[in-house]
Amino acid sequence: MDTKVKLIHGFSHKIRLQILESIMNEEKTVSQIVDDVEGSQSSISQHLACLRGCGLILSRQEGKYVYYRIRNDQVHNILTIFDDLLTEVQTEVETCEHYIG
Amino acid sequence: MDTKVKLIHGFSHKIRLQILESIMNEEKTVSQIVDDVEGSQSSISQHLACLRGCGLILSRQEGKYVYYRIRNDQVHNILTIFDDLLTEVQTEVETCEHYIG
DNA sequence: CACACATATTAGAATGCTCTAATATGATAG
DNA sequence: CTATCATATTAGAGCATTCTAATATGTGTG
Repeated sequence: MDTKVKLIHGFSHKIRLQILESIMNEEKTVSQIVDDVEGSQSSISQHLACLRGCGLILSRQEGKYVYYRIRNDQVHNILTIFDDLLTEVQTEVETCEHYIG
Repeated sequence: MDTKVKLIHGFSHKIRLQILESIMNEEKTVSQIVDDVEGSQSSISQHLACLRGCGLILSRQEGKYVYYRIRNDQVHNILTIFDDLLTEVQTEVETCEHYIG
């Protein structure tokens, strides 16, 4: 259960979701990702570390560049399923206060 | 994109995940959920409000009881898919620092 | 070697989330 | 209509996450 929460935590931030979408169809270097995604180099690097630590993405070094890619088809699928689900519950979600305290 | 983050936020807390699992196969009253899930009545009530606001669950009142249930099959499916994904990336996720700052 | 570029790391400030404790609301039974 | 049970709401303290700014590490090039 704790592990499951951690896994989902990987998806639950705007920048991390943007990173995942950015590399959904092709691996990219950090610089390319920084161009695609809002946020500073430092912040994005930290989010990449989180995603890698959570097992959602993989990296490989090639010269001075580091390439990141989606780990596998299941991660890819779940991103697609989020989109499907979103279509269905969009209205409800938009009115969510999102703050529960 | 903001809506998508909100949606996923609904899944990204231990108590909320426990609530979803608790009502995965049958609707339950708040009291039943409070028995199933760790946390105080107040806290669980707040998380139920979050899940409802995010469109993941639905409620209906019957007398002095309020019954909660999973919204639809897609929400049900995504919970199943999290389990599948978890099986595949368990080791990686367990070593995740989960704190990126 | 020294420099430039790509990426990662760190500390701590800023922000956001979740809990507790107390109270409120709404429903039914007596 | 009063008491009781079920659930919801609120404020604010406590805690966790994320950002910024600065610096470090590693790699290739002249």
